[in-house]
Amino acid sequence: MFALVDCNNFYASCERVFNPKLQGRAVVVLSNNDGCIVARSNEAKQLGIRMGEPAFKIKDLLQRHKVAVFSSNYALYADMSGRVMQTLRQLTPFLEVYSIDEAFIDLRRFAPHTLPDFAQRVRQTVGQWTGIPVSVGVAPTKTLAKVANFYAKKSAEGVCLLFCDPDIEIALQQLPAGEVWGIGRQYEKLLLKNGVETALQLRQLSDDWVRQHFGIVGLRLVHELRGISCLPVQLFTPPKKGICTSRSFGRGVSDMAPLQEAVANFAVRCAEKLRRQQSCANLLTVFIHSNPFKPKLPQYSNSITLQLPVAAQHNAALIEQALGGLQKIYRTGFVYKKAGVYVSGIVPQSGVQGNLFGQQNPQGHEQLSKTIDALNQRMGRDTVRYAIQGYERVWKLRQEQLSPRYTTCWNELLTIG
DNA sequence: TCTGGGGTCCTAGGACCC
DNA sequence: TCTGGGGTCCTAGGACCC
Repeated sequence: MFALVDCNNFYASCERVFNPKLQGRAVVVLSNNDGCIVARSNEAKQLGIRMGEPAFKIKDLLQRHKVAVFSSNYALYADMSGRVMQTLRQLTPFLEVYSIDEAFIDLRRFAPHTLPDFAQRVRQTVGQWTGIPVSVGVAPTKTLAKVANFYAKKSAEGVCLLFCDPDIEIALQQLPAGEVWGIGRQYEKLLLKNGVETALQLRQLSDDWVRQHFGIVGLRLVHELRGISCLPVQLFTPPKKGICTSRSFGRGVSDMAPLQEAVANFAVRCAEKLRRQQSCANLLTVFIHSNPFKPKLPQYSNSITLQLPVAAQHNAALIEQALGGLQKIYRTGFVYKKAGVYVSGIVPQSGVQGNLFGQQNPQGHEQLSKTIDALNQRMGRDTVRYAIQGYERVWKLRQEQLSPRYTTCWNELLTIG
């Protein structure tokens, strides 16, 4: 058996923990740049606010219903996620942190009759220790645990257990096929075209048909719906194979200087992420593009991928490549809206190959990066930075409704008085 | 005025090997 | 007249997830 623990309306719930007046009110959280709706409290969902809706299109609705609107506060959400996962880890070591707000638990070592109590205990403990409401779904496969969670969210207890077939069959019969984990828009369309509307009908399709249209991934999914477990819980997170840092800018940027500043900062973020997972990258891609939502302006979009002389993880090497790439793709006469840096060809830092001519990463860079990381960890991000990272930040995000970083910043602690 | 960011896996096709 | 069989690696594109 598997459990899926899923935080309810996670970002909106994080905002509520430190602002109890928001209980019972409609709350939404916006994407970067205050662009789209990315989280909604139940009250907001009832107002018909859709996921991914651009905020400016529903400005009137938000005002009319006095919806509490927040810019996304990832410092807060990441920390709260960590607290939820820590809490779960104290209840069981068999945990897979699947996303910022979800975790699977491998329940094989649990006696079946203890599972209802355990599921309730998970929910109550996380709620009490972190203030975040969670739903728990329990079933014989990960995919079915997702289904159980779907029903847990709708139930008063916040828990749903699907042990065996009469129950599972009823659950699948009432579930639209498009709600199944792994069925996205395209697959849903294809299913509907073939008269498959419910998860139960999906489960009854022949292996051959599924294999032909949805590939091996789809076949696994259908087997999982039948109760045959194909997806194990991953207790260890493997290192990432590609790492990207990109942002839309708060306003359009035409000049080279602010673009260089932005790209240098993105390169440093990528380097930090590489070091955190003890990896080095062989390839670096830089991309820039103008604003496709303004078709009347001249459009330009380009990217370039460069091979590093030696796989690296230190700031200087990545900045150098990123700026070199930017130099090659930059054109004057366009208003840029977004840029990013992507590193790939990732290898463990312990296994970096020198090149044939003995050129290695210069000694000292490794120590320098460690020292910079340690200082910035203590003193705050970018306290020590390369000059090119700058202080102007004309490209910075728009975040007009940002809540305090209650849990990660001394100056922003919650005060009561 | 105003439209996010970061990932995974699979597949098909081409270039190449013996 | 006649032109095999069995592989690997890489890449781009497309699906999916949160």
